[in-house]
Amino acid sequence: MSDLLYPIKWLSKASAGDRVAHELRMRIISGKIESGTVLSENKLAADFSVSRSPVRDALKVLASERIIRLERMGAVVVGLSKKDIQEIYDVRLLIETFVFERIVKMDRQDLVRELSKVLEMMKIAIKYKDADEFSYQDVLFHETIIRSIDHGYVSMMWQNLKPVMESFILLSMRQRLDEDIEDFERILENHALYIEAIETGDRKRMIASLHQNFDDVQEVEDLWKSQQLMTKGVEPHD
Amino acid sequence: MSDLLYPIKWLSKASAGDRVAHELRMRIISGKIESGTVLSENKLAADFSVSRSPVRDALKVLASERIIRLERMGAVVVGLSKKDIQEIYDVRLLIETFVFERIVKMDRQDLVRELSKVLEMMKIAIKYKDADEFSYQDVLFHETIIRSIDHGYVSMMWQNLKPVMESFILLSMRQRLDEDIEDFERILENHALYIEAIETGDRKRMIASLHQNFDDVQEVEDLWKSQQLMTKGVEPHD
DNA sequence: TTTATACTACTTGTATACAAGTATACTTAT
DNA sequence: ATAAGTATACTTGTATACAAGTAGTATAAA
Repeated sequence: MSDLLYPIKWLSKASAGDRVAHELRMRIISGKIESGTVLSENKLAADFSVSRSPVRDALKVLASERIIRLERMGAVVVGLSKKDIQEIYDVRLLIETFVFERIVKMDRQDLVRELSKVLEMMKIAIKYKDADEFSYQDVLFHETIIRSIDHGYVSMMWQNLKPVMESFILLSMRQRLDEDIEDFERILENHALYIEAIETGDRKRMIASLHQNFDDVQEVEDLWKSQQLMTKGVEPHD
Repeated sequence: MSDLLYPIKWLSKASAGDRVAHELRMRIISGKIESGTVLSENKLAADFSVSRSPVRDALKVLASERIIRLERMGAVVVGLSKKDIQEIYDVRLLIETFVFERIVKMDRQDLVRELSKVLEMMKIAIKYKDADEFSYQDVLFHETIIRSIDHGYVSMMWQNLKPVMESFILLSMRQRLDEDIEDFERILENHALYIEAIETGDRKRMIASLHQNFDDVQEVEDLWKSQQLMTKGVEPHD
C-alpha cells in the first residue's frame, strides 16, 4: 500500500475506517485506482493492514459518494468523470446561490471577518508553497459561508459533497502549485471578490465570482485528466 | 420492540441493518422514541434481536440523516423539529426548481406519461384507503421527476433526503387518511397541476404547485405534532 | 463437441470476541 | 463532610468467525 495520498496530519483523530475511506477516495479520484477496478474487502483489509470492519465502513461511505458502486460481488470503482465534475459544480452553485440569498438578509460582519482570515491563511499557504494547507483553507472558505446561515439540511448536502470536493481540490492544487503557480493569484482575487460580494450584498458579483471559480476548475479539470494519464498503470491494483 | 411502524412489505429484500434503520427512523420521526433519548447499540441489538453489526450500520445511516447524533457515549436522538421540516422543504424546492429548469429543455413526453401513471396509482391508493401505497407513489412521483434529468449528484442529494421524507410522509398520510380524507383530493389536484406545468413548461405554475405542496405539508406538520403528543410516553424506551 | 453437474474459491452479511477508553458510583483518606 | 482516587459497568472501534450465497471452472455424461 506504500505511500499515502491523503495528508496524514488531517487524520490525527480519525478511526481506521476513516483513514481507509480518505486514502481510497484519493486513489480513486487521482486515477491511481482505475475506473472499473473491482475492490475486494479482504484484499483492501490486507493492503491497509486492518480488518474487514473498517474497510466495510469505508466502502459504504464511498458508495454514498458515488465514486464506487456496491454490487453483489465486489465494489466496482466508478471514479469521477468530466460529467461528474460538472455536476458537482452544479450542486455547489445551487447551494451557494441559495445560501447567498439568506446571507444578504443577515448581519454579515462576523462572516466577512472570518472569511478575510481564511483568505489571509490562503495567502500564507501559497507563500510557503503548501498546496495541502491551501486546499484546506479553500474548502474551509466555502464551508464557512455555507454554515453561516445555520441551515441543517443545506449543511448536510455540503457534508455529502465535501469529501469528494476536498480530494479533487487537493489533487488539483498539488499539481498546479508545481506547474501553474501564477494561477493561485487569480484564485485569491476571486475569493476576495466573493467576500466583497457578500459584504455589499451584490448578488451579481457573487454569481460572477462563483462562475469564475468554476472556470478555474474547468481548467484544473484538464490538468487533472493529464494527471490521470500520468499515474495510469503506476499501481494497477492487482 | 413489538409492532413495526415501517411497512414490512417494503423490506422484502432488505438486510437486517436496513430493517433496523427504517424502523428506528419511523420511531424517531413519529415521536415514539423521544428527542434526547440516548440509544445504546447493545440495547438496540437486543430489542431487534440482531447483533451489534447491523445496528451500527443503521446508526451510521441515521446520523448521516441528522435525526440522531453519534457521540462518545451513545447515540442521542435528535428527531425532526419544525425547523427541520421547513429546511427539508427548502431543499426540496431547491432541487426541484433546478430539475425543472433542465426538464423544460428536454423532451418531456415520456416523463409526463410516467407521472400520469403514478398519479393514477395514487388515485387507486386513495380509493382503497391505502395510506402506505399512497405515500409510496407520492414519493415516487417526485423521485421520477428528479431522476428524469439524469444528474448523478442531484440524485445523490435526493437519496440523502428521501428516507426522512418518506417516513415523514408515511406517518402524515396514515393519520390524514383517518382524519382528513378530503385533503387527498387537493393533493391529487396539486400533482395534476405539477404534471401540467411540466407538460407546458410553465415555470410559474410549477412553483405554485410546489408551494401548494409545501403548504399542505405545513398543515400536516401540525397534525404530526399532535401525533407526537399522542404517542408520547407510549413506549418510553427504557 | 456440447451439456449438465458439482466443486472450488470467492463474495456478502451477521455474530461474537476483545482492547481501549469514559462516566458513574463507591470507597478511603483527610 | 469533603476531596481524591479506584472500581465497575458501561461505551466504542476493531478483529475474527461463521453461514449463506454466487461466479467460474473442472469434471462427467451424452
